Amino acid sequence: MGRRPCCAKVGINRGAWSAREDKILMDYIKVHGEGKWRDLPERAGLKRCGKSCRLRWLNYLRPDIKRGNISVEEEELIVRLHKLLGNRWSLIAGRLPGRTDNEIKNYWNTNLSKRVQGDKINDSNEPGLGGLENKGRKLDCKPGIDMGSHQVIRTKAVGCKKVVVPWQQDKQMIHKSIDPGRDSESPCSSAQQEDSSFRFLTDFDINELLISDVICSEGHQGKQINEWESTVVDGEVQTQPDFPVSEHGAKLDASTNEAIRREDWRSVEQVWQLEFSVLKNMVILEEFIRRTLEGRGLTIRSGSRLDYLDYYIRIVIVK
DNA sequence: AATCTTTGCAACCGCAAGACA
DNA sequence: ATGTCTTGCGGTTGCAAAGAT
Repeated sequence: MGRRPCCAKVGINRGAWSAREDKILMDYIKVHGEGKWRDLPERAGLKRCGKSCRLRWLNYLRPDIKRGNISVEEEELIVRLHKLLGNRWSLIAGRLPGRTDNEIKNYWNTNLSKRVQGDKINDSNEPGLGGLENKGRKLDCKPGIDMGSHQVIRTKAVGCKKVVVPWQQDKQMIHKSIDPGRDSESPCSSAQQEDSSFRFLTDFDINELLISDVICSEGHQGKQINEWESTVVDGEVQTQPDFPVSEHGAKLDASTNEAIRREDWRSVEQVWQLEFSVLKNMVILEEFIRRTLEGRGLTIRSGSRLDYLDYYIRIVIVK
């Protein structure tokens, strides 16, 4: 049995939406809510494909859509996120409230891709200048960064199998198994596995972050590393004022420390959550981890999580 | 002013993943 | 285990507006 087509194809309006169609769609969704796109056109009295209705709503009619030009700040964010994620427009859009993936994709294709490409050429010709100015705007990156040939993070979220430990880069890459089904110490219990919020990435290589963004984050390293020197004391994790942690996971109260002592990983699952915005400091983090663990008999378990609006590296120090 | 070319953006299409029966 | 449905994603297309000749 074949698959039912998404719409009848005959007698269906195509092309630009009229104001009347927009109103019908908005009124219908206002009353009935989003979803059931296939049946929506018939119920709403629209001669449109359900897919078309969905697209029109998501990209144009939604009340939280932000209108107007992309700001310089948004543009810089798009460039940075594209550098890390590639053409993952929905992920990028998730970091720009009110902007749609389609809008960002179009903006990239019509404005930024050419500019970034131009920058790349200029960089190779005039490495000292950077050549990042075009159309009167300057992108926020340091000269000499190859914005076109970097690796991007493939962000497919799957089960928790292994992680790449970053500080072993110069020796031999170690893939530590933290398979929740076999490793009782794992911070990913089987119960957590059932919760989609505990999906980890297997193909997420932290080393991929140690590229241009890190180079952009100058002026941090020496100072902050010293400030983190005593972050682990007697096997207990202490927070430091300037440690770049999420507000959700920074505070470690007595019960959390006790849970770490008991190796009760379900209770300490949020020891550190380093949000994506601070991952540019991964070089610092790498150094921090290395110093922290050296000579203390500690191991580290880490994973990274991806949601559309919530990226972070999760790290649990294990005594 | 007329015609051609380029640009920008909305919309479309095919595919894939996850949910569900 | 399998097939279908729903939803979402990313690449591509079509067209109107703007610019160039």
